[in-house]
Amino acid sequence: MEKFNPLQFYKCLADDTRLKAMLLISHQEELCVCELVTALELSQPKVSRHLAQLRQCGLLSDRKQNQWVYYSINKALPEWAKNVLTQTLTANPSFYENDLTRLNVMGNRPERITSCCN
Amino acid sequence: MEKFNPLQFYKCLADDTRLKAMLLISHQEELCVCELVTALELSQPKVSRHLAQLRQCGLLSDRKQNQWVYYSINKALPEWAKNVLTQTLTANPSFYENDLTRLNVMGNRPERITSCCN
DNA sequence: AGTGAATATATGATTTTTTGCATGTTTATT
DNA sequence: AATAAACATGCAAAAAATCATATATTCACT
Repeated sequence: MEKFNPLQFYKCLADDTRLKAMLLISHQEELCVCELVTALELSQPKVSRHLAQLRQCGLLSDRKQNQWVYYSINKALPEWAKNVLTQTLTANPSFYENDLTRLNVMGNRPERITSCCN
Repeated sequence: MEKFNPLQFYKCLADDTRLKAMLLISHQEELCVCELVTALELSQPKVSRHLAQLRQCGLLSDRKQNQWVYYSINKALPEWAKNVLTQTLTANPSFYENDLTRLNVMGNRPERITSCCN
């Protein structure tokens, strides 16, 4: 990841899909694309594209397991940026509560098989 | 100010002019338009326009004194948003240092005549 | 090998945002 | 009352971001 710059960071958060995805992933540790598609009620290509952007900008990491790709907050994110996300998450539950509900109601969620040494 | 929503907040911060203006104003307590024009090296209409947007969205307040209009961080801003700004300000000094230098070097800055009961 | 699910990407169209320029308003100064 | 400085705004052009749709890739399973 090149130099992390605050403007790029905020541009990433300045879109409904991306902001909600970031908050949901923060809340849930990690989520795969199909879970986000369900939670956000959006098309798969749309979600995938925004996630790719968040990864390219260094906000998210991804890991592949079987047929799923799981996205999580990039651990290398600067502390200040992590704090910004945490503040936003805890102060605005109503912003993403509906998405969270759909996620919790979702059937057939892929099982995480976190190996001992992932 | 209607309901303050995080998406709108981040959209406001997702522009170079607006983000720098917010950080400079945070740093300096308050600044007038002509000071920001000098610091940012941008046209007056452009700066004025972005400041108006930040005020309309509830991020800034303005007060008029003589011929100058001073902008400052809106005191009614939610705590989490104030924290976001503070974190960004202290963690990214290099993002706005050049602008700050131009401001400090600027001659003929309007004098604040803060009355006892402003 | 063939099928289907999960994900990614390319492309062209559309929408949103930003900008430049001109002009208007207000206030101070001469 | 004329001029100048500081600021705001209307409008059209330009630039940027987003979107829907179609297609490609990868993996699991039969």
